[in-house]
Amino acid sequence: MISGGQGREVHSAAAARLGDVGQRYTSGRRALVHALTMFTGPVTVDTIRSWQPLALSSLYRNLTVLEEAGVVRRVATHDEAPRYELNEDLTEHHHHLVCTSCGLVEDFVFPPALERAVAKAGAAAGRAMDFDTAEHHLELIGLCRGCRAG
Amino acid sequence: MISGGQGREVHSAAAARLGDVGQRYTSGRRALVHALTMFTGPVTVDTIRSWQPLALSSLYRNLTVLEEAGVVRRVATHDEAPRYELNEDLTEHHHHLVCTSCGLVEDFVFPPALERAVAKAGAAAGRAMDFDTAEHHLELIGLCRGCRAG
DNA sequence: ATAAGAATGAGAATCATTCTTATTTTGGCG
DNA sequence: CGCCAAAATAAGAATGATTCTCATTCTTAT
Repeated sequence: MISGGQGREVHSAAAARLGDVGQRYTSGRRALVHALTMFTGPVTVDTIRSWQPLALSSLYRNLTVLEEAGVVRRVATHDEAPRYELNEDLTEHHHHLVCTSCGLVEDFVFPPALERAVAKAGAAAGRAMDFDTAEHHLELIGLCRGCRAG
Repeated sequence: MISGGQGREVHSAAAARLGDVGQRYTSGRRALVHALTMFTGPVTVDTIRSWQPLALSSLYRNLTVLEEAGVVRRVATHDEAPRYELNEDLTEHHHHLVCTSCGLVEDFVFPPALERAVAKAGAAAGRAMDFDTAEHHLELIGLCRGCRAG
């Protein structure tokens, strides 16, 4: 993981990874990556667009390019539209809260001890199923504060 | 959870739940539910259709109806097409393995002690985020046996 | 049996995503 | 500098999965 996660390192890492796959880190792509650092959870194409008014075709193309370069990750949460976030190794390993009422998707991190336990259990479960576990993602489904109150 | 999960109980529960929302348990819907009991993981519309050649419009409509009745659950795994499975309380609480190479999605269950630990951790993490956690789902990403060998 | 209300299926409509193509930008080089 | 070649952009067309429409068929209750 890139230290800090919010600063210049993200951009230089993005530039390097794009370079590795023969792509340029243009101002449009930089703006897109910057937009992704602004959110506390994975966001939809529409949300990105409301922040960075790019042409739709460019947005989709660049999300694909950045995904192939390992800069962003596409997340299929809940049953909504696909969402995008910066790759975990540019930010931090985390999981997602999903509010069933308003559709909010928010990042959270487990305490390290717990995280280790989950990773270990996942590896063990994988072994039992003859599956080679590389990573894991947890989703907590429930009600966010606002929806509980309302 | 309905005991056993594979037998007649699933159908009577499905009928009851449809009844609760003013829907009938027709032969087509029964066939659809039956098809879903045949698989060991959530399946795509295409897979279902290869087993039960229904009209596309009926298939989509019935999946929606069954989802609203709480009989099936729509699962957004990976970044592929949406998949459908029987609701956990008709079968068993489980998680998913996702093969990054062939796209296979397979159910697995944690040993009870581990499952309790994850549930507890999830509730605690939710509390810390001011979130009311109702359920959780874990996804293990990696390589299935066949893809590791090939 | 029969009528009223639902469910079905074929095909049309919709809409997010992807593709095409002309234009603009980028970066290297004389 | 100022051009060239390669790559990125953006507008709109094409695609394709999902949803909608509506005429027909099936259910259920009387």
